Amino acid sequence: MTEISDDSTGSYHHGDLRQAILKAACDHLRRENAESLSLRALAREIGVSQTAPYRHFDSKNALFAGIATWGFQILGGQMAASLSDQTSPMESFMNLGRCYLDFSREHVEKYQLFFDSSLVEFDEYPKLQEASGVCFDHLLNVIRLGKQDHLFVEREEEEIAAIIWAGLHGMASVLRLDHRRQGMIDRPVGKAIRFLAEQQDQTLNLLLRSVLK
Amino acid sequence: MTEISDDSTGSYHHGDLRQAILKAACDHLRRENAESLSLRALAREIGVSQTAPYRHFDSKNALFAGIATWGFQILGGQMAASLSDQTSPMESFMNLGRCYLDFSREHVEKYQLFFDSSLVEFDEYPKLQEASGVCFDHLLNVIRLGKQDHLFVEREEEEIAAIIWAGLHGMASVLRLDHRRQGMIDRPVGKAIRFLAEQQDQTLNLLLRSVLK
DNA sequence: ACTGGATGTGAAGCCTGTCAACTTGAGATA
DNA sequence: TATCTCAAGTTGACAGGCTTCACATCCAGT
Repeated sequence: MTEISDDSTGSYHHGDLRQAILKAACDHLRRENAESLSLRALAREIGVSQTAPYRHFDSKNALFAGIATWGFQILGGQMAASLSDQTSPMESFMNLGRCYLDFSREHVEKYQLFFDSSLVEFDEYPKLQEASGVCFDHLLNVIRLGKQDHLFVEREEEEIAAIIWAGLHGMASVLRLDHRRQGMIDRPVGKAIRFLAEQQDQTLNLLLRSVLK
Repeated sequence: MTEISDDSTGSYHHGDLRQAILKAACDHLRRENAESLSLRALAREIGVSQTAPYRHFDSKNALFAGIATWGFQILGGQMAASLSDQTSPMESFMNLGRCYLDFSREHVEKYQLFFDSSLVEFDEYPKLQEASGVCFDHLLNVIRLGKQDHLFVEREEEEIAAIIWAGLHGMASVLRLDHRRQGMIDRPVGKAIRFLAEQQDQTLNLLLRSVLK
C-alpha cells in the first residue's frame, strides 16, 4: 500500500475475482453467445491464470448457475421495488409485468439462462432455486391481493401465476428475437415482432385479460 | 449390390449420412444437452470418420440449424394436417394450439433450438427462415379466418399472431421445466408447473380469451 | 472406359475444461 | 514480533473437441 494501487502491477490477489468473472462473462454473453464463452478466455481477459476461476466456480456450468442466481437476485430486488409504491392490485400487476419485461431486455444475458436448462441445471444449485423462488413469490403475492378483490377467474393462485408467468416469458422470448433476426424483418413474423415491441403495454393488458373475471 | 447390404460391411459410402447425423444428434439432445454434444462422438457412434459430418454441415452450428429446420418442416406438416379437417375458426385455433404444444413436447430437442439464438443464428440460414415462415403463415391464416367472423379484438392480424405465439411459447417453456426441476417439486413454482401440465386445454382456452372480442 | 463432383479418410493445429501439486500473502494467534 | 494457517492464485499436463487440408474412393453421365 505504499504506492498507488495500479492495475498493471501484477498483484497476486485480485481482490474480487468472483465478481470480475461474473461481470466479464455477462459482457461476453451480451456480445457473443454461450457456446463461445470460455473460462480460459475470461481469465486471460481479466489478467489471471487459466485455472484461477476454478477457485470460485466448480465448473463452467457452475459459472452459468452463478450468473443466473445473480440475475434472479437483481430481478427480485426490482420486483420488490416496483411493488413498494402502494397502488391497486391491477396497477401492481402491470408494474410487475413491466418490471419483468424490462429486466429481460436490460439483462438479456442473465435472463436467457433462466430458461436454458442445457446450460444451467437448477437441481444442482440450491441458491439458484432459492433466488428464483423469491421472484415467484412476489408474483404470487400480487395475485393473492387480486384474489381478495375477486379480480380473477376461479382458479388456484399458483395456476394463475403460471399462466401469467408463461405469458410474460413468451413475450420476453419473442421480443428477444428482435435484435437478432434481421433477415426476417420483411416477413410477416418480423412485422409481428415489431408490433409486440412497440405496443408492449397494451399487450400486457391483453395478457392480463386472460385471467381476469 | 451383389450381396445383401450389411451394416457391419464397411461400405465406403454411408447412404444417407446427413439424415443419420440429424437423427443421432436429436437422440443425444434428448438424453443429454447441447453443450455436451460433439460432432466427433456422433461420427463415432454412426461408424464414420471424425470429419465426415463436415461434408454435410459446415460447422456444429450449421448442424443445429439443420435440426431446427427439420423441426420446422415437421411442425409445418403437423399444423397443416391439424387444419385440414374443416371446422370453426375457434376450433381450428384450439387445434393449432394443441398441435404446437404437442410438438414442443414430442420434439423437445428440436423445439428448444427454435428459440436458442446462442446455438442457431437464424440470419445465416435462409432455409431455416423459410421453414419457420411457413409455420407462422399457418397461424396467420387461421387468424384471418377468425377475423372474417369478427372474433378478435381490433388489432392487426400480425399482432394477434404475435400474442398467441408468445403465449404458446411461454406455455411450452414452462411445461418443459417440468422434466428437469425435481428440486422445485415442493415449492409453489413446482405446483404452478404441474397445474399447467394437467390443465393444458383450459389454459389454452384462457390464452385465447386474451385476444377474443 | 473416363472423368468430375460428391462423399469419406487421416493427420495436424489450435483451443478448451479440468485436475493435481505447488506458491503466495494476509490476517489470526501467541 | 514471529509464526501458522488457509483461501486465493499459479504452473503444467492430459484428454478431448472443432476445424482445415490434402488425399482416397465411389457414382453418374458421357
